[in-house]
Amino acid sequence: MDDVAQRAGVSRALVSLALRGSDKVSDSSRAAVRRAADELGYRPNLIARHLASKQTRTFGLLINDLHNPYFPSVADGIKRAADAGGYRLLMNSAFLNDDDETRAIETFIDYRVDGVILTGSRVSSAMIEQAARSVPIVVVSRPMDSTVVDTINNDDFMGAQMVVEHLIELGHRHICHIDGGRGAGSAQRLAGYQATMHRHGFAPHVVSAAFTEASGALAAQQALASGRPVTAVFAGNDLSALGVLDTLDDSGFTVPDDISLVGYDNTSVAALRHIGLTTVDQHREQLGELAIDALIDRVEGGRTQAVHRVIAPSLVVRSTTAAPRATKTGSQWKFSK
Amino acid sequence: MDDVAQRAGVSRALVSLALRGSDKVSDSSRAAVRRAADELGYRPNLIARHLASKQTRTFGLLINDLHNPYFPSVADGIKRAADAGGYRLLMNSAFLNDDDETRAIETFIDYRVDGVILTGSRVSSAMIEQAARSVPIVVVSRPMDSTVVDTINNDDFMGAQMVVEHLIELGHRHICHIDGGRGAGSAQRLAGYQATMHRHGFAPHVVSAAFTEASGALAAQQALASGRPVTAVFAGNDLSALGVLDTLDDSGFTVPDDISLVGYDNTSVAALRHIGLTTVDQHREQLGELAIDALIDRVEGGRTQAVHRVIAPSLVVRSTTAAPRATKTGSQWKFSK
DNA sequence: TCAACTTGTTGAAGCGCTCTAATCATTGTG
DNA sequence: CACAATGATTAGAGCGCTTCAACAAGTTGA
Repeated sequence: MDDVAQRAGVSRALVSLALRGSDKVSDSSRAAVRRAADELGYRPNLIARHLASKQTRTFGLLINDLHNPYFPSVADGIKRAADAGGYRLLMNSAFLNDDDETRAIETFIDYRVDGVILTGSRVSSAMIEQAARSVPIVVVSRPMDSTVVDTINNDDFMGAQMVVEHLIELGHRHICHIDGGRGAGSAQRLAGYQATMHRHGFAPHVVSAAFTEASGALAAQQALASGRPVTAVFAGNDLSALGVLDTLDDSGFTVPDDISLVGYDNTSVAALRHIGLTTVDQHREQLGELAIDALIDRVEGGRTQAVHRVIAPSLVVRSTTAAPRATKTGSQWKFSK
Repeated sequence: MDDVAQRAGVSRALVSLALRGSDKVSDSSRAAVRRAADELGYRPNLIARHLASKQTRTFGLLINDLHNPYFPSVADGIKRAADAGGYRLLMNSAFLNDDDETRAIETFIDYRVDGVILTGSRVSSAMIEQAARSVPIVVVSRPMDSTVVDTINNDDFMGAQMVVEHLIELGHRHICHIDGGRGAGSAQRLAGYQATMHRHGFAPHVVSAAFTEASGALAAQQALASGRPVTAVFAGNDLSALGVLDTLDDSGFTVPDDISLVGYDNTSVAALRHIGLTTVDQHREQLGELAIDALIDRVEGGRTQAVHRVIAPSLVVRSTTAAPRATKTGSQWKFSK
């Protein structure tokens, strides 16, 4: 920096001002500084800059599981909004490990980022609230009833409701729900399913599982073995729906002719034409954008009260849902095979 | 830090030493410092530390496209090796945009990371070599003939060879290759395919495409429309194989009964049982580990000469490959629909 | 013409840490 | 018992930047 100042014939302070585009620098000195910097290939040291200015204009984005196709779209929205707001992004992954997640959050804090976005977080709320004392935090896709951290979620209750309404409209009444256990949003999805079934006077049929392919497959086996009639399955998320699909294949059921299938999340896998899963789109990019908005509102707008935003999802109908056989043929449904 | 020093009754310098685990600190003062730091909830400011120490023990990991299921496994390997070597990781994504990629690399440099790993990089070699003047860089899964940056790749030629040998062994001779265009490693895969076909005296049949589902689907249509017999398709990567699968479905062909299909990369989608794609595993975690090793070897071992490592891939046989109908029935193969 | 502003520029302090060299205790040696 | 050697501790400079108060030079208005 000294070299640049000398070459441009100005002071170090002016180099700093000129390079950051301050309006109290004359055009001539600005040009001189720019030229000198170019000639010397000078790039300001971000570390020193951040130390001196006490602000980084950087947000930390924590993606819990890189393998889960749910997150990239959220990240896209976050990236776009961060760009628009003039913030840099630093990412980290927790590699599905709670300790790693804690460490990643601490790293962000130690780097003094201006805000942190947690997506798919699994550590305890207490841990998150504790971290929120050092830096503004917004949690995406994990409902949390906190007064210190912001949350951005889709309306899982409504999404489940849309799924069930869709299936009922097609003529289904024996709709089985594969619950997502402690997966994010699964409690609300279950509640939405149950409420809608009740409202229509149908008996809920719930099998519990988790948000993975394997547990979906297992749950489907249980559902089939239960002896209860099933013409449609509403899986907790796309991954578990994929597992259900495997079991149905193996058991000789055709989708959607024998059994209809719906997932949740509208991941890229669901969209593959070979799969064509009917599912619920959470509008993940929008979730991401709202997360950045919330952060900027705290950092620049000075908001200190927590905000909890919930957006409406939408149903994406593909080729795994159709009217049940009973309706098509007019004959009585019969549990066979 | 001053507060901690005061509370522990020692100097600031000793706090620094104690917290970093220096062996020239007495057990008693170390304990005192630890306690004081705990009580005050003190966390060292990484920015200041890095500024003062001129080293960050952090590597930057650039993932070009978060949506591509290829990268997470590479990242897993990188993460594990970085942990083992005592290095922190900072990630960034280029969101498939060349400008973003350049900026992300610059961010890493400005943050003075000790090394950078580029996966799926798409910017020009010149740009990469230019950046390599500021920081050690290793490029994963992109063959580059450089004297300044290290590269880690799987042996695409060998992988393609294994695929073709597998298909020939099953009895195929009309094997069509969907080329990956300027996708990473595609040239070598094509070469491996052609060499192996020639060696066995079969005529190559190449249709060009890219590493996406859509272009794979289109290429498959062209292959079918060409009038040349096709009993097996070797797609440039898994994504394009998925596209081929769609086209085959649509055209009424059964996989693998009518046509066998092979991909490349062994992504998670290929492993889905509903898809069960035969493919080539690049051992991506190992690629990641080697990348970190290369970086550490430069940073700590002082190596300055570029290293180019190539590892052997392996074939993963699933349910999309089988003997061609002709072989099964003993009758002459006939192109039909 | 002179005080009162503007505008552009600068010197120096300071961000929170590390690191070198110097200092202070302690112990061992001839 | 002086002196070297060893171990533990500390003062203070410095990392590369920002920022703030101070200042010079030009402009304005009465």
